[in-house]
Amino acid sequence: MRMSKLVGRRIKEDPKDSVTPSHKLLVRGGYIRMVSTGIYSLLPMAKRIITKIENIIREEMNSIEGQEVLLPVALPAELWEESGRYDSVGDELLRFEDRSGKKMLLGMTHEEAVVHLVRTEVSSYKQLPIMVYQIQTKYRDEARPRAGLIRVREFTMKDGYSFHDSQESLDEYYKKAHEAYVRIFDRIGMKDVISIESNSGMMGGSLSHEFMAIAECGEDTLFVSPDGTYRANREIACADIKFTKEDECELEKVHTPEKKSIEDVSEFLKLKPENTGKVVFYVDIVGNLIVAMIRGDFEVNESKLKNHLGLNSLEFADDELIKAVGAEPGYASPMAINSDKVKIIIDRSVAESSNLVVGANEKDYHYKNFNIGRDLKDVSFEVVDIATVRNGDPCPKTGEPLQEKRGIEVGNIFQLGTKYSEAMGCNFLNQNGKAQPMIMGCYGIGVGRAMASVVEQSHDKWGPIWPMAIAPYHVHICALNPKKEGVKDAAEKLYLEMMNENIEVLYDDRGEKAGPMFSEADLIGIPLRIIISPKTVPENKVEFKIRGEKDSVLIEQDAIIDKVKDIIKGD
RNA sequence: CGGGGUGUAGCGCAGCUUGGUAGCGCGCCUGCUUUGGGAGCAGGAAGUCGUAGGUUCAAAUCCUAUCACCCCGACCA
Repeated sequence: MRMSKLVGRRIKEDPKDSVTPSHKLLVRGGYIRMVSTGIYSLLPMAKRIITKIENIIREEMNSIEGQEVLLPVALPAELWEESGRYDSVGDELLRFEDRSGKKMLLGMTHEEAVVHLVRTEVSSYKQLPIMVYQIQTKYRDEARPRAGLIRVREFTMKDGYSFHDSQESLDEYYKKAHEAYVRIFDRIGMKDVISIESNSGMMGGSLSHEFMAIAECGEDTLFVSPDGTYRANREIACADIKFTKEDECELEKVHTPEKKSIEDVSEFLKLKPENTGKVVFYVDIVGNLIVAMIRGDFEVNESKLKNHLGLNSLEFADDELIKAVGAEPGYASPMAINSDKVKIIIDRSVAESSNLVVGANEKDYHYKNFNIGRDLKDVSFEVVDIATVRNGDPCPKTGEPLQEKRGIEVGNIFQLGTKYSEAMGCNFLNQNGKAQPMIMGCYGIGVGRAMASVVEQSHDKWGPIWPMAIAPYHVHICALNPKKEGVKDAAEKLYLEMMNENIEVLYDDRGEKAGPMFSEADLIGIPLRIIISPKTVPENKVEFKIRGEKDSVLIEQDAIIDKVKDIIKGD
C-alpha cells in the first residue's frame, strides 16, 4: 500500500477528552474515527488488524469443531419474549418497531437466535455435541461508552454456543474452549491476559470464566494470588481472613453525639475501624428490606450479596424505610430490629469478631462490646461472606496476600445449562426416545476490544507496537529524500519485490522530511521498518529497524527480503 | 439516572466578562528554497460561531429553550 493513497491521516494532537493510550493512539494513528457516542468507523489499517484477529479466532474455533454461521442482527421481539429476556433486560437492549408496528430488537447477544436455529436443525443425541459460532456486529445501548474501543455501543463479537446431551459433555467441551481461548490470545500477541472465575450475571448458568487483559484502564477489578493459582473477579472474590475471638465484655451504651460514620465513631472512641460493625440497608425491586452487617474496616460487596439472595438489583434504602423497622440511620444495629419484616445478613467478619462498637438504634448513642452470639439471640439472621476483598487480604487457596489488578474483559466463557433450551423448547431425543433440554455453553470474544487491549499492553509514547501476527502490515518502507539519485527507484523496486513475495508492506512514497516520516511511522506502529535514503543507496544497502528497538542496522539490499521473511515466519 | 464540563474552519483552541469587520496554531492547496526525528519564505481555499426562539439599530458575545458530546459515579451478557 502506498501511503500517499492510504485513507486515514495521522493526527499530531491527542483527541479532545481522550484518556487511555489505546483511544489516543488508535485515533491519532488513523485507525478509528468516532461517528457518534460509542460508535466508531474502522479505517483501512484497523480493518486489516480486525480481519487478522478474526481469522485467528476462526482457526481456533474451527479446531474445536466450531461451525461458523451468521445469525441476524435485527430480531423479532417474540424470540426474546420466549426466553423472558425481552422484559428482564434493561435499556441496553435497543427495541424498535418495524413499519407494521411489529416489535423488533437489535441483537446484543444471540442465545435466542441460536436456539431458534438449533431446535429445528438438531433433534437427536447422535448429533450432539455441536458448537456453532459467528463473528458479527452486536448492538448494546450502553449507558456510558468510554475509552475509545474499550466500551462501545456497536462492536464486532465472536460468539459461540455449544449444545450437549450431558453435563459431562459440557464440562469436557468447556475445558477445550478454555484452551482454545488461551491459544487465541497468545497468537494475537496479547502479553498479559489471564482467565478468572467470574460472576454469571444476567446470562444465568453456573460456571463462568472471564479472560482479562491486564491494563491500567481496565474496568474490572480482580484479585490474583502471587503464584497465580487463585484468580477471581472482585464481584465474587473471597479472602481467607483469620478472625480472633476475645473474652466477651459487658454491653455498654455510650454517648456518641453526631458521630455517624465509622471514621467518626472510631476516632471519637479511640478505637480502630475493625473494632466496629456497620450496617447497610438495601431494598430489593419489590420493596423488601435487607439489612447487611459487616465489620467497620470492610465494604459490603453488593454482587456477592445479590448472588446470595438471588436478586438482580439492590438499592440503598432511604431513611423512612430504615426507621419503619425500628432502626436509626447512622446509629443502626440489627439488635431490636423486627426480623420478621427484614432479612438480616451478617458477614463472617462480624460473626467471628468480638466486642464491636455498633449503633444503639437511638440517635447519638452506640453500644460497645457487641457480640453476635449473646446480643443477637432473639433475631433470625444468616452468616454469609459478603465482604469485598481488599488488596493484600489472604488468598483462600494459598494464604498469600492477594494482589489487586485491573483488567479489560476481552473474552468470556459460560456454562449456561438449560436456561434457554428449557424456556424455548430446544430439546433432543435421548437413547430412550425421550425429549430432554439441551445443555448449553456460550463463548464470547470482543474483537475490537481485543485490538484496543493489545495497544494498551504494547505501546510506547510514540505509538502502538503491533505484534507481527495482527500488524496491519509487516513492513514499512520509508523512502527518504526520494528526489535524490536512485532513492525512488530503489524504494519502488523493493516495494514491488516484497509484494511479489506476499510480504505485506506499507510504502511511504510521499517524500516527507525525515522528522514527520519517522514520527508517523512510529504512530502507525508497523513492526519492521526499512529506510531507503541517499546515504545507503550508493552502497546497495538499506537501514532496517524493528519497532520498539532503539537502533537500526545496515543490510545489503539483496539480503533484506530473506531477512524480513525469516522474521515474519519466526514471530 | 445523579454530579461536573464543553460545543467557534478538518484537528486543537482564543474571542464572550464590557454586544459593533470571526481570529490563532496545526493540517490542506500553489510556487520557490530545504531534506536523518514534526523546516523557511510568499501566496491561497476553508467557519450560517451546536440548534431554535427572544432582546437590540446591531448577537459568537445578553436571555430562554433544546440538542449533542466529554469526564466522574450508578448501571453493564
